[in-house]
Amino acid sequence: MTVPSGRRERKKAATRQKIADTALRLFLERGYDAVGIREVAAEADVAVTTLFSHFASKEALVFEQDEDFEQRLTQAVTDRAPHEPLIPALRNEIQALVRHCTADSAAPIWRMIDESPALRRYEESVRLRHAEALATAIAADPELSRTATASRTIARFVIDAYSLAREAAEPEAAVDEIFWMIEAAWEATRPSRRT
Amino acid sequence: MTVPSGRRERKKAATRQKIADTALRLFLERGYDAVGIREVAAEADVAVTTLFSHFASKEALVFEQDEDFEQRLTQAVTDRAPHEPLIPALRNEIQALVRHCTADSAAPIWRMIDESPALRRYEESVRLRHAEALATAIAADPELSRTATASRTIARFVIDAYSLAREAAEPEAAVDEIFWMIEAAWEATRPSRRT
DNA sequence: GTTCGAAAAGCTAACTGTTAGTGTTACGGT
DNA sequence: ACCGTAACACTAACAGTTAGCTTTTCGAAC
Repeated sequence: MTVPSGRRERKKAATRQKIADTALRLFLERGYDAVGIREVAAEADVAVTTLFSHFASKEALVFEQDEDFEQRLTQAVTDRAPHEPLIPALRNEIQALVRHCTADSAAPIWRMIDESPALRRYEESVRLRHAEALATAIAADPELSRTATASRTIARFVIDAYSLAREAAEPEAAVDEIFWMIEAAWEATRPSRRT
Repeated sequence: MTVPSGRRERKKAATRQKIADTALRLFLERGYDAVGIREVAAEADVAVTTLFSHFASKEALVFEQDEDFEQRLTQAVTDRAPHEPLIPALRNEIQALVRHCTADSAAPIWRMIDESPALRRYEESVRLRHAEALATAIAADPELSRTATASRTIARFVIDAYSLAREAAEPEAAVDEIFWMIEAAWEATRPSRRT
């Protein structure tokens, strides 16, 4: 393999970034639905087929960095200090992500997403992927020996918390309120429950 | 208005049903992706535009009766006997729905759905709608005075239960396990919590 | 029974996201 | 210097969806 590092990768990354930047700019200027793929490609000075070799769909142009999101979540589980409880760690991470998404600078993007059914639906499917990745991380932690169903369930609940809090009137308070519920649900799955 | 009851409504319903039946038959025979809209319309002997005046999208053809689902859920909340607790009522309803979906007769349909990313994503968005309807029903019940966030959260959790259980190895046991968690989360939102 | 408004269905022709097929260029490793 | 291949380009098409407009079919008021 010899690590293909070099000009090639840089150029590829630059092309990808240029496409994403151009797309986001056009979408924000004139609306997601009002801008076609052919137009984005022309403005970014690439062929339509090139655009689709970097992004699987038009919606994916908007959620360009969703993999960072996923990684931060799973790392919140795997990078915990020994014996550090799971739920508070996830709460802190979700709190940070919610703050990031509800910041003023991100407002136009989320308004655009909320206004387009296609983008909303795409985001839902992205969330499901994240929930599955999180479930895998939780199930893999030997300190927390829970059933597969319990792991998947808590992962869903945590992703729900993110989604619900983002739409709430007071996002940060909503995170706390929902995590209070999640904490209770998690405690109910303790394997050493007796009587 | 004088209630436009009569032949007109019957014919419209018949056309809709014929389209849905034809579509489902073709999809099951040859695969969802392998059958085009124009083909469904031709086989049902209607124009493509007529098809789209009855169904908003190709995917909607498969989830023809999702409104029944939504109604059963909200009725499980609104039609409870006085003082009947919420969560067990919802658990029974979800249990029934899961049994219905995992029955052998429904297996081919769900296999088709699982195999098509487009259908999976569409189902996710349908679930979100159901969760919102359920949240509204819960928030409207004067016996359960919870915050808007708590209502929405529990509604999401309940829909998650349905979705997770359907995919689990033992669906009915999974419903019970997840509802044990939901019960705990719900108890944590009691408004009269003291100390 | 005739007539009239409106709902339902139809047809044509497009537009838009997406992909297959096929070259062409520019790197990276040898 | 050479070769393999990854990145990009071009054309043309397919599939879902919609706009615009005409025709048919009821329902009801006259």
